[in-house]
Amino acid sequence: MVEGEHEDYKTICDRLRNNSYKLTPQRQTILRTFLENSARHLSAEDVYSLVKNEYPDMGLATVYRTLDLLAELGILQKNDFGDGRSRYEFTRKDEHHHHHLICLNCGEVSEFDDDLLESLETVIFKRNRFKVVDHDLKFLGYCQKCQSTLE
Amino acid sequence: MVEGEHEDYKTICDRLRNNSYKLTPQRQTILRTFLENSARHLSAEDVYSLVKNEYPDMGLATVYRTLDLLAELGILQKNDFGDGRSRYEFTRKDEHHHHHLICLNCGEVSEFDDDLLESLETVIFKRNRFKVVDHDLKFLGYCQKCQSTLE
DNA sequence: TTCACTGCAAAACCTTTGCATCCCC
DNA sequence: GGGGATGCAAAGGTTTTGCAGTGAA
Repeated sequence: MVEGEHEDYKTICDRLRNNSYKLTPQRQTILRTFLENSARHLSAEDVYSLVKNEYPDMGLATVYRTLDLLAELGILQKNDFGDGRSRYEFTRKDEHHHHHLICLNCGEVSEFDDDLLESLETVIFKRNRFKVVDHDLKFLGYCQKCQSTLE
Repeated sequence: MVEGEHEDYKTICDRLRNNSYKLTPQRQTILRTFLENSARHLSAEDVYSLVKNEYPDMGLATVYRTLDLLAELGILQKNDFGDGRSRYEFTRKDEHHHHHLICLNCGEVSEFDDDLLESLETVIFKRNRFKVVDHDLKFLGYCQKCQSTLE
């Protein structure tokens, strides 16, 4: 399981202020919600539901705009797991690529570390003259729990 | 570049009939359009536009339903390149996995062969107890043409 | 005070669905 | 003729946008 660290609350708040973004209570709440759920891959709607308790007046559009902003700043990473909505997670400080194991039965997303692909990118440039700047690897299958459920 | 063969028009038509699906002129037109554009990764809207010339009364819903059907039969493969719409291509007869090189500038999708990942799936099962049944690998970067445009 | 940010509602997109009609087999 | 397939329009789900009002700096 990946254990890379991400920026902490204070650092992120400073970064917002230093870029002349306002540190509104909505943004603070969303950020804290992410910190409290850093193990999960939350969708905008997930964040919205979680945040509603603490901040009932939060608008869904604000959640979308905040997630966009944090992704643009590189604080969050936007993922597409093929379930028709974007899911976000903290960007890790270390540069290790990690990939996603998506359970076809329950949809659970776990993670997997890998550096194997770095060498592949060199091969691709030689073979296809395609300059790789990022890759996106998903493994689809069945998590341990669902394997026993299904058989 | 991948050069795997796919089923031909006649074989596909037979397959439809044998599964008690009707070979309507709409389905024939869509199929032929795909054959004439087999190098490209077409979206439903792409197909709809292409088909409109030959069959002006075609409905967009029919395109979606036909693409769904062909994907269910394994004739087409549904891809998600992260541009907010599904894109389809013929399923290759050979079992070689091929992956997609997506240009961040012009959106062009080219292909890349690889068998390296098969061994990775074994590692994943040992490490994560996650039973991989499929994987999805995308490389993002700049195609040869755009590399010269950008610099 | 100012101007970025917010909430709300409406719109934008892609895709699916309901239904009356059509037409392949 | 029957039942799957079609076209149309409406609805669905996620995300974006317009706008008037709000509030952080």
